[in-house]
Amino acid sequence: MDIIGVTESAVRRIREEIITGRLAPTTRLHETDISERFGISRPPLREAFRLLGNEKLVEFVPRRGTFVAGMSLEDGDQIYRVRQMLECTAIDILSQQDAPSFEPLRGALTEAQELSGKLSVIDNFYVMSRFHVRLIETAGNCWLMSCHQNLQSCLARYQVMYLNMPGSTPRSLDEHVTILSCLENGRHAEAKQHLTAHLERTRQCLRDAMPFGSAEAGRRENKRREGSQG
Amino acid sequence: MDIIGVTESAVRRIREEIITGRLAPTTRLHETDISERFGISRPPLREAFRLLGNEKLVEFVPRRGTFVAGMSLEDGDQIYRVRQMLECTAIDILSQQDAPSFEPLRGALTEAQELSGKLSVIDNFYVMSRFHVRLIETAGNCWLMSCHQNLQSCLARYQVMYLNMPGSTPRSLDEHVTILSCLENGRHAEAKQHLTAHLERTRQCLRDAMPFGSAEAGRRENKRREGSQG
DNA sequence: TTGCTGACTACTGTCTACAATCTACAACCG
DNA sequence: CGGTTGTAGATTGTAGACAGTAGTCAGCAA
Repeated sequence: MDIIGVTESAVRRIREEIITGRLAPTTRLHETDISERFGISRPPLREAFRLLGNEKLVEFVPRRGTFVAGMSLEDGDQIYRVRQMLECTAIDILSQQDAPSFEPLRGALTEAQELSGKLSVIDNFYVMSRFHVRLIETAGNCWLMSCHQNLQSCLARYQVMYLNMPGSTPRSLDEHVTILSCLENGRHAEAKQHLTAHLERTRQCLRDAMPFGSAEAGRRENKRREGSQG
Repeated sequence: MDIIGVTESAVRRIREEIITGRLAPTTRLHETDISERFGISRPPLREAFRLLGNEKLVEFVPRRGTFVAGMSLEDGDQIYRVRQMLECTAIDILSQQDAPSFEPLRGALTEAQELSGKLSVIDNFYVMSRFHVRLIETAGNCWLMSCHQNLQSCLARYQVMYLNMPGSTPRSLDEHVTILSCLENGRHAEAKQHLTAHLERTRQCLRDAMPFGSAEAGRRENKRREGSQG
């Protein structure tokens, strides 16, 4: 069981607030305000900011403050591009293994099926993305996992935004089933094709659904950042 | 110019000591000791540990302490595997762009040629790896950059270890030239082949040269970690 | 009216001190 | 003689306070 300190719970809390959108992009995170709101002191909060900075959920600007990272269409596209590459690499690695166990993958799908719609939006995202996470884990490369994990939090922001919109259709379970059966039968190239197509579809849904305001926010964010460099 | 605070300089200093091997794998980093040695207080040092934890140079274990991350043959292999995938993806992205500028890549090669052997081992590594870094940068995907950057510090440890050995031959410049000319002529598939071969050769050199002791250290590290979880 | 300069405010950066917890060693009991 | 438990030392976790800097607003001059 992980030891949960003040820093770690602050990380979780802020992460959740950013992913759910309660803390809007480019919002400034005042150390004093938040430490008071959370009832903690500033040093552990600063450690939390450093950790969240690694997840690219916030941007830590020395002597200026910490800001919620911006969002943009382009950013979302880039995440999906890298994600697709990471997961395809996982399949490549799997294809070279003797007899990888696909039990965790199958388990992820049944869990997703059972819990679908019964959880909060954010937990729903985590359950739904578990298939992809376990795919990476099965490859057994800790650096691949690290890269994938770094994407997860920011990906969650976009995904949760999509899931919050009316009429969003998260019925991609059968696509996952197809990918899994390809893997189990050793049809790795086909699995990669299905995976790529699945991610591309998801990305397109997300792109169509995304409000313009977020792209605008991202652009403002960039402007501010440029100003701080000069 | 970046503002350099106490935390940032602590990060640089510790990072350099780990990469050069002055701080051996699995060494425990006592907060009090190091803060006294550096003449700083513990809170910024803890922030530095969190940042170094993101780079996987140290392992921050709550209530136990911070340890220099272990090294192993397997770990080195995994880094190279992911690195190869990231850089090949960069080439894929480049191949879809209209007219990418290869000037930064060419510049990296001339710099490497000029400065080769005139720098410290660690700076030598950074100059030599600049070609690869700029390849990623040219693709223009900030998440790809982020993944690559996370690998860099740990890669540096292995690479510096290799460069420190007698008889190491860092004469891979011509291989880079070949890759670059393939890229400039639009022969992307060929560029990826050369890149993969180049990385594979480098990995093999490193693997042959690596002392057993480091793998052993990595194993001890894992044992300790398992013990702490139970 | 606009631009510049000064001071003030508020925030971040850092430090010192205290509390909580872990580890190691020793003593005691089986 | 070995194992277990308790205590002491050390080390990490957190809080609160102070110093330095950046941003802002107001006043004055052009």
